Amino acid sequence: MSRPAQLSQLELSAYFAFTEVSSLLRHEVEKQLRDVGKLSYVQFQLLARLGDASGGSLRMTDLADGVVYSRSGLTYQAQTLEERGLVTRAPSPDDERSTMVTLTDAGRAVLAEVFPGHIAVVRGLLFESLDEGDVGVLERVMTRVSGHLRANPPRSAGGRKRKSGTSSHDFTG
Amino acid sequence: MSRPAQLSQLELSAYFAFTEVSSLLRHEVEKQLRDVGKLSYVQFQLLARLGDASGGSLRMTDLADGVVYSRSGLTYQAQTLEERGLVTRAPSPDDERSTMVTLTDAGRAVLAEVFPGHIAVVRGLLFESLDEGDVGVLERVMTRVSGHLRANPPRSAGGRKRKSGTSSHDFTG
DNA sequence: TATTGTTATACTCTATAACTATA
DNA sequence: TATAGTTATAGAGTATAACAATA
Repeated sequence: MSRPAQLSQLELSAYFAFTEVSSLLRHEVEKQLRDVGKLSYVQFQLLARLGDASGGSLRMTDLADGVVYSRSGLTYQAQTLEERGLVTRAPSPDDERSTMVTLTDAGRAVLAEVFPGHIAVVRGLLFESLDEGDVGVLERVMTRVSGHLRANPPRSAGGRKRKSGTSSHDFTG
Repeated sequence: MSRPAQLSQLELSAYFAFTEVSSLLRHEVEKQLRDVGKLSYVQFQLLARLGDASGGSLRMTDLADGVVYSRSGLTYQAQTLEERGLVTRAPSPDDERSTMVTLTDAGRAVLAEVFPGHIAVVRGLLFESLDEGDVGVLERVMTRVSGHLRANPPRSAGGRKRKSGTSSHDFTG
């Protein structure tokens, strides 16, 4: 009850500019991914995550992370990517319940095709108008916010329905 | 050809943090809008835009702006909102081709219901971890970027298919 | 001819619930 | 019983192209 219910002029202005930039950036990134690699943004994130993983493999649940918010949604995307030959799926040797998703060479190739244009979009839209000081400031502020978000997982603006578990991911629940 | 093809470590870090924050913020905002007002994010933006317009009215094309990227998409949303009684549609007296979309009292009521929680989400996720200096810096940087985006309308990372017209909006074209 | 908007249609994506199988 | 994942299904949203009407 300590904080004002309204946002200050400065906060409002920051929020509007932030959403405008993020919407436009997202839209242009999606277009580039679709045009160059026939990938949706979610698919790109999944492939990129696999690309960063050791051996290009992850369990379904670990692959989901912040990218997808329902189990079935991930299954759908994994199927799509598998049909295109960009990933394979196989039961995990460790835990027969788990499915390991693995990036194929074709998957890596698509990632490689898509990266340069992706970076070009980000540079042209986000960084082109900023000097190095601005970038540093932006990095510091965004990193602080994201750290705060990780530390305080959103209670969905309400504050119920929390499990006590520690497991890596319960998707949405 | 003057700029490097890669992003610096600092830029990468800023970009990752930025997308993480914007994705999470977007997701939580969408959830709040859905739970409280049964609105999608796009619908909320359309209503909010009408709320800011004089008389609560806008032509379809002017309503679209950065919110929707295809004519048919806007028609679909306007229909949905009209069926729920949140807006009305009527031919413009000035130009018989145009449709004026007008916010109803019910539409304003839904906006009023949704605003406080919306602000609470934005505060809790975006501003809670920032001091006033951070907010000022964020505002300055985001405003600069958005100004740059407005001045240099994205060529969709390619550079073709541009009309010469000045008209307010050709949607995507 | 250009502009404004709608319609028809197809497709992508997401979420919920019921289900199977393993731990 | 809890966890991992799939399937069935339904619904929301988007885009393209063809269309009608007005400027």
